[in-house]
Amino acid sequence: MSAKQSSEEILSSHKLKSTACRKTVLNELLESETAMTEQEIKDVSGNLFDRVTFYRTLRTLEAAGIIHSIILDNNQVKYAISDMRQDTVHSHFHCIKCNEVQCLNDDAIDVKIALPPGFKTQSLDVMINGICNHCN
Amino acid sequence: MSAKQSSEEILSSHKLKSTACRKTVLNELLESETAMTEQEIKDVSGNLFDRVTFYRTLRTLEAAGIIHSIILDNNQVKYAISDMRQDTVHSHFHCIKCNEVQCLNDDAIDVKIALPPGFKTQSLDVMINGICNHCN
DNA sequence: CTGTGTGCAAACACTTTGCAGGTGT
DNA sequence: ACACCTGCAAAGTGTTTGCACACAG
Repeated sequence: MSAKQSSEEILSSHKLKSTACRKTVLNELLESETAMTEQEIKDVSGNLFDRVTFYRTLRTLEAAGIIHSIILDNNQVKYAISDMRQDTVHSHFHCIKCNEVQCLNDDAIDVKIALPPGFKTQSLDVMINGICNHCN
Repeated sequence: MSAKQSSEEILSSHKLKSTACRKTVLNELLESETAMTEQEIKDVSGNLFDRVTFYRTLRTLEAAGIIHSIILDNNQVKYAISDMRQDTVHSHFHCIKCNEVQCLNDDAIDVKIALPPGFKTQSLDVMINGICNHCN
């Protein structure tokens, strides 16, 4: 796994065509430290594409496992690059002040579950709400 | 805390009027073992009320802290009675087979977080996806 | 009686679908 | 050249708002 893959490399490795919209979305998400809403992606990239194209692009990238969506309490949907070493634990930090969302390293989270008998865990999503380092 | 509060008691204790719709929604959620969608509540209660009334009722009950909403991956929204001893950890089990959601006792979950410096945790949501005891 | 809840209609926001034309490989 | 991506229009779905009437306290 290279230090930083370009959007073209990522797309071709998933057998997806390198189109303007896909490259734009991917580049913005690759550069961003935090998860972004559709609007945020549009804002920084200049509103070049149709809303429908955005939806289709996001769905395509998500279906390919390149990005993943994060749904917040306020029903906002944010997108972030998926970590290649997909673990069964997905954890995100949501700052209730600036509303930014960051993907957390799974090493930082240690969850012990004592489920009643008969229950089987397959995956785990953890959302931590609080104040981030910038807002603190 | 009594063993089982009636919907009327709950409503009056929150200074809310006891109306047919509110009582119906509350009763269904009180009786249910699992979280319910708007449709599920309607199905068992006979579709007596307008959709708008449902939305307003659910918002009112949620604002009062009597119920809480749970958003699933598939964007479905489910509602469940809020536990009175509100902890900072909310954990739910989502069965990917039957799609039912159950609120978990916080004692069952033990989360240790090692956040980077500057981050402050306020609340924690844990969603466990897997197979429930009925589907196993 | 008074304030608030309800039902209906309509507006609004988000997402998906169909189709004609353009683009990447 | 061909498949598939894109843009536009329109439909579908979920949620909110405005207003007149009904109901709980």
